[in-house]
Amino acid sequence: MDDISSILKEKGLKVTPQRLAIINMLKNTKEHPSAETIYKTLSSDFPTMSLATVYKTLEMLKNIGLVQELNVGEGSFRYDANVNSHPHLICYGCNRVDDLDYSALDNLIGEVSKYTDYLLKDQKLYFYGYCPDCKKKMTN
Amino acid sequence: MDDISSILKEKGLKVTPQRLAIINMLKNTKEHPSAETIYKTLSSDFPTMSLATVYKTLEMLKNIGLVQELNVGEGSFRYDANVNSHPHLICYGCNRVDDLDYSALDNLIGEVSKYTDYLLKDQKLYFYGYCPDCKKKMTN
DNA sequence: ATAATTGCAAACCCTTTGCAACATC
DNA sequence: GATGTTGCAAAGGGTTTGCAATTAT
Repeated sequence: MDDISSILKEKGLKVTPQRLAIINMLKNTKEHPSAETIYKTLSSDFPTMSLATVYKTLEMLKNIGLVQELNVGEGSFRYDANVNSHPHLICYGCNRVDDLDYSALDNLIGEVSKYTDYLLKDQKLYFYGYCPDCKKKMTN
Repeated sequence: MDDISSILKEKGLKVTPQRLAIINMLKNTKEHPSAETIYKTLSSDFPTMSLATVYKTLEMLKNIGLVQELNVGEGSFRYDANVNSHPHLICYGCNRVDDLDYSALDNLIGEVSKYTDYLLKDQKLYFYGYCPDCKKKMTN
């Protein structure tokens, strides 16, 4: 029994093939997929799975802290199995979303707390521009 | 003729009472209202104005750079007449959105660019937690 | 056997669009 | 008078919900 199965069982949640597939897909990608993308990607293995199941599963994964939701400014959310606070890069050209490896920004809350009376709990940092591929295309 | 009227005319856009009301409301609030909130607030002065007009006006204001759109993770967007990149504080308790005055974060792009091959153009920084009011309520 | 989950369809909410009437220039 | 804008209603897109059938425990 792997990690995920035990976590689900501990919480009294059932371990279904659909759930495992969704979690595993998120753990094995760096693409920060939307619900739609997850749905389409898994359709070949789970032809009868519905989008509603994807949404319900993502909601559950959020609630138990296994997934975080990103609002990059599109119409839809994106999902990340890396639940640590880490900054994201978003490409205006192709809508790609990448992680930014720059740990100095991973925990600004302490610093920012000096400048506000809010009790801070979380942060989301988004940097927008053009990814290396789209940058190249622009100079052509 | 004030600033806004001249800007609109320069761009070949018509100056209507609805547009002026929306822009002025945004300029005179720190509340980062949603389209719905703008619509409801202005309903007393413009009883026949439709939500569609609010959305069309906000779209136009975005396009000419007079307003920025915030995606704080709710179902709807919020709007800010301060178009400078500045960090925002969002309250989990009451969904309030405040500006964070901490100019050290206003321009992280230069620093962040050292750690990525993206050509960066913009940033959006969101800090989540509990506002002073909601903080008080929690300790009761 | 019990209780949770799936999958379908319908509902929901926010936002956008088409178009005739209207206001601005 | 020409053109852009408004306001209405309908459509659109993403997400959520209700519920009977199914599956995990």
